[in-house]
Amino acid sequence: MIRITLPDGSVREFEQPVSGAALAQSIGAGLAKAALAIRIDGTMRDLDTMIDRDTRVAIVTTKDPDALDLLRHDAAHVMAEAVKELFPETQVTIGPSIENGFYYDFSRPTPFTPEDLAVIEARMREIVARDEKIVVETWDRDEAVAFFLGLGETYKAEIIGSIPAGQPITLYRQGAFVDLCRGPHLPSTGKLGNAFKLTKLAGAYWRGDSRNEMLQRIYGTAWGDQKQLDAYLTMLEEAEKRDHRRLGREMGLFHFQEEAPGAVFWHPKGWTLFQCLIDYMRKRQNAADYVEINTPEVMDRSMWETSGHWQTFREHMYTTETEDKRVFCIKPMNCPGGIQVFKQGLKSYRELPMRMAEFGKVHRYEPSGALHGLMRVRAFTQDDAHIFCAPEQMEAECRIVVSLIMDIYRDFGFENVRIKFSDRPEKRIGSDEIWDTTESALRNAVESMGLEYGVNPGEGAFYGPKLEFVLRDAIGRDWQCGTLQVDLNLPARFDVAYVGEDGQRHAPVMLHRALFGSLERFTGILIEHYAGKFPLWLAPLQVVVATITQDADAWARDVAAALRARGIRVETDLRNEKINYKVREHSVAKVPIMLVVGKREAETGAVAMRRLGGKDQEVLALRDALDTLSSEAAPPA
RNA sequence: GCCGAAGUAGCUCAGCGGUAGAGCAACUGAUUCGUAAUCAGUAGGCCCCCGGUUCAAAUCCGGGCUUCGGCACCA
Repeated sequence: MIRITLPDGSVREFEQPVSGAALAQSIGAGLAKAALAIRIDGTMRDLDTMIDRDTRVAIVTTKDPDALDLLRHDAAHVMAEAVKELFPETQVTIGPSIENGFYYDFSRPTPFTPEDLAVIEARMREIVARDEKIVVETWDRDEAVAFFLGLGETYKAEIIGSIPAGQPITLYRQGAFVDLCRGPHLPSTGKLGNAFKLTKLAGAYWRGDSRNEMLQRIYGTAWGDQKQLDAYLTMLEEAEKRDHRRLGREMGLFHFQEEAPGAVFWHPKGWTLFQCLIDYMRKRQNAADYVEINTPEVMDRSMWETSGHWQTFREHMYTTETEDKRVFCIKPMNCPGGIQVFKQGLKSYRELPMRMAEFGKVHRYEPSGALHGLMRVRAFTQDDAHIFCAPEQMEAECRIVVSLIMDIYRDFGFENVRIKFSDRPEKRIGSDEIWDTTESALRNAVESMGLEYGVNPGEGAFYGPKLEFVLRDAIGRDWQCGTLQVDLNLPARFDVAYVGEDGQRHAPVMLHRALFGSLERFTGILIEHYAGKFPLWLAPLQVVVATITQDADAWARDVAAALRARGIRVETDLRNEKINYKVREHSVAKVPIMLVVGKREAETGAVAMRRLGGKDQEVLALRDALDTLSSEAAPPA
């Protein structure tokens, strides 16, 4: 007797082992038709999996949140089948489901062309129409290797070799196509439906290693129905309109040009925004008991040899040789400079923790393919700081930094910041004991605050473990913004010390932290986050005073002057244009506040205030408008 | 850096061997108007750069630069 507990708590009993499909059938014909897979004790399995013990089982249908994952994984297989039919010389490698879609990596002598995509997609729809049964088979390891080698599928054979011993080797067969896969899969290709689309071609290294062959990757998106697919595609189009590169141009914030790849030309409006962020951060840091310093942009190569940057990042550093043959480096990091300031004069434990901030502009020769608008540039400004503290202070200091970051992000409306913890990388400096200490301090800090975090093994900085605070751009790409690193290595290499209570010299712990991270990147994130419609305190141009007729020109100038005296960024629009035209133009330019003045306002000392996106306006006395606007335009405290 | 694609007016794009085009923006003139596009006119181009093929190249070929989509990288 097998007792199967369903999600609603009801129990079904069977005399013999029963397949998921039969279980669904026993519950109802409609459910059997909608069934895609089953979940046994929380794990997704094929629908025809035999259930041979007492357990809890859920039938997975298209309504299930995991159904899309299943669907997308199948879409990858159907795509691989289509490719093998059309281009038999192609080898298949791996093809997982991913967020919003799927991809499959293929190995072939010549790349796919954009035209191939349409052909492959058409063949995929044929395969869906064929409704091929998808059947799982468990194979002997050696036979499976021989089978794939026989097909010329060397990558598949290699993958089998890397599957841990003891794990079953499962092959999924659909029509004439057989793929090595751990599953689970839909019962047949017809269940995939037609709500999918191939989206882009790309190169991708085998096993993600740039020393390996470059494979041809095809990306696609797949959904439960056409409506979802359309909604997704529309969402992508909308997201494109928020792209900071596009808005940066349209709003006249900044530009790039060929002579300075990866370096920003900030225009007046963009620079205003940039400076607003620095002003805000400076205020927050001062309140958090930081001091601010500034250190040289160019320092002798020896400085970077001591820090270890030269050995690790030499090819990504800008260098310059002077007439006397000295090699200087344009700083890629601020830390060595900060350390020199700390080292001036003997420090006492009483002065710790010492929090030294620096808005430092750094240059890094990033790989050309990495450049991406403001998000990844070769010259950028960090809101950097180095906190020198005693070992017993480091955990508490970490917590203070983390809570400052989260608090500051909240001011910009980022509530769900993803945190990643990265531990020791292969290429690193310092002893394992030091890494043990710094890793556990950082980890304890974030855990004791009850924050969720993910782990990136081996992704730490070469001198210490780090926390990354990740924000997402308009089209779903993740960018590291804030970071906190714990470092016992650089203080040792630079021979940094303070005098402890015991009168002896001790090495301080150094925390490297940046909250925005790169001001350039954070600005890019904000442009996309707000879709260019900045809150009043950040808007480069806060108010436009627009006239209806020339009779109001003098009053408009007075209004603008009064606003300017209150520190509001204001312009007048006295052009001989209809008010409709002006309203539209400044709305498109995303100016948050428009003060419209005509004869009536001029005579009564009033303004008609119109907010961006608003339908109506509010007529109020100038002094009331001044009070309202200056309080609204104040940065968050 | 690697794979693929693209660079034509300020922007979006058409033209793909034979005198460089459109829409929007800009500029000029008229209109003085009450909350998202007034009308008319004018001007605007090393067709990314360097070579080659050709009677003739924006167009074909080669090299380079930059950008875009991924991969790799990200102190």
